[in-house]
Amino acid sequence: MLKIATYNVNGINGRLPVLLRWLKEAKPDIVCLQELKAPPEKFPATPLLDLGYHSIWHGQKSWNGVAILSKKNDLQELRRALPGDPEDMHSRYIEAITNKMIIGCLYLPNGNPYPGPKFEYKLNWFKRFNSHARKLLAHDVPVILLGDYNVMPTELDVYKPEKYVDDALFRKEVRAAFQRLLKQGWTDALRQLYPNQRIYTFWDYLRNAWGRDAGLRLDHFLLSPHLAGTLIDGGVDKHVRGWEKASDHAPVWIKLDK
DNA sequence: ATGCCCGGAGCGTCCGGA
Repeated sequence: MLKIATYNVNGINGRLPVLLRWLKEAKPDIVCLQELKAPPEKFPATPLLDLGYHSIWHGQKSWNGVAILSKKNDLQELRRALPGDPEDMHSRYIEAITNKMIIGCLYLPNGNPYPGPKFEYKLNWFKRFNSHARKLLAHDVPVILLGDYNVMPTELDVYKPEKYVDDALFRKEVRAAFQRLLKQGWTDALRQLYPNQRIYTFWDYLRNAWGRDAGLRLDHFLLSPHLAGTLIDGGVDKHVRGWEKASDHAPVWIKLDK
């Protein structure tokens, strides 16, 4: 059994006590982190290694930043940027092999405000991501693309959909891009396990969103066809959002029969 | 329509986030 998780930490150094507490409790085998908000030299590799996690990371000062952690000391980095735009300096993607699977860890752009250049950047990034995903499927190996997609795929994934129709996380162009991705042959793991449930992975710091359970489902696991049949469990560690000094996202996990 | 809360940078008060 392999337990794989994704967690947008919103600042890895400010969040380190919470991250370590959750890792000790949840004991995932593989973890993808987003929004490190730290330059490469400030990534806390040592305390993570003390807990038994090897890591690779793609950091950047102040913003973005992604990392892959694995209990197994076999991380083989494949890339640390999405192909298709050499001008794109954001640290939003890192990809590696561990446990004989390709793990793609992503932090898709937020895209607000809509309309505007940030929204166009998001659509463009999504397009590049989808063509990379298609190439990964063609390799015919087990792949998981997981992380913060900054998309609520359907109305079930939003506490109040009508408020979000012109939001960059829910605009029809963005939902359409996510649907095109799924149509390549990927399985949305949490939705596969719970077809009709409201599932949230993010609660804004503003307006007492957590207290009102005004959540969004933004963090997703996309499984290649090889892995879809091995999915045995999954969930959101919602209680972590209620801890002191919590991120605005909660950790999400799946278990594979491997 | 706006502010509400956060982390980071850096030391006053922005910006970006979703």
